[in-house]
Amino acid sequence: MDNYKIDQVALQSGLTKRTIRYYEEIGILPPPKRSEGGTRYYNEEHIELLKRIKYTKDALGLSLEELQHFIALSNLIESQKVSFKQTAERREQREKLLSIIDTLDEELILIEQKILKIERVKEDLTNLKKRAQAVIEKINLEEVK
Amino acid sequence: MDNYKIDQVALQSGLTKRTIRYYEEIGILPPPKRSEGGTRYYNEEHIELLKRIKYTKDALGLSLEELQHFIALSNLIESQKVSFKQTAERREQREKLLSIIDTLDEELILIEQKILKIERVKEDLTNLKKRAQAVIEKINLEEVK
DNA sequence: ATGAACGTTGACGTTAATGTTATATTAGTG
DNA sequence: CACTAATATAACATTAACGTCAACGTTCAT
Repeated sequence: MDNYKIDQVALQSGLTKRTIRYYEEIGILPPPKRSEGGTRYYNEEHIELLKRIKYTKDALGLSLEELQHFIALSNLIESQKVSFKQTAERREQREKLLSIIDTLDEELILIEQKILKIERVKEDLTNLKKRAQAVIEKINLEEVK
Repeated sequence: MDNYKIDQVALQSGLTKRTIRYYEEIGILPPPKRSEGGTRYYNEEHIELLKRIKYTKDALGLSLEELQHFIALSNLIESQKVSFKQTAERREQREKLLSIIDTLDEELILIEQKILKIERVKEDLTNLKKRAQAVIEKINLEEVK
């Protein structure tokens, strides 16, 4: 029936209950339905979103505030999926989508840059390794003498 | 003469004076020489290290504590560069270097994983973009009708 | 030798992102 | 229905990584 209580959600998303409520509080997780008594009931989408939040945050090292932007985009697109009949609305909708794409492009660029940075760090470490190996070589040569 | 005061170092490294002292305090920046009166005098290496710290931290999104490991390695290697004459010491040194290389390998693996994660996020965004474009297509088709 | 500019320590402040604890309700089971 | 386990809210605590400010000492160019 797609009704998960917070403990289940915590288990499946890998976040703590505190964190899940906090994410709702700061507005990055949409408030789930509540029972009569106030117990939160989540659905699959909540869980998926939480996983994505965690994953993206971890991968990019973003603050939750920065994450908002990332997360908001997919919702925006979903909300634009409904089709309208009137020409004016179609224009407006297309404009909106184009600006979403612009934003996406900017974020893709940011990600590219991040990858480049990481690869540079990787190179640094690789060089360190080479240096260490060189020193070992030197030691081995001395050994033979 | 290679003697930089903290203001210079801040300028060149892009960190604040507070941050530089803080890094010394928590042990990720080696204490520089001091003047009679207590003023810190840094050298090129300090500056290079600070730049690396900043860069690596930014690229990998590590906490300063996690960074310690990363940063410590290059110093370790430098300190092993001196060559010793005695066989026993050579063995010991080689062991140390080999273990350093092991650590480096582990960190390289971590970096690889990080890159993979980021690429997955990138894919997600790319898919979002495709979806947005698909919606636009649909709108355009309706237009023609 | 002096004053402006810079440096030092120390302490308290701040912000994000939770952890923890207490107290009160609620949900589900025998 | 009674009980136990889970949930809710609220409030205070914590940690990292600095920022800021005060009070005081140091440098150095004039």
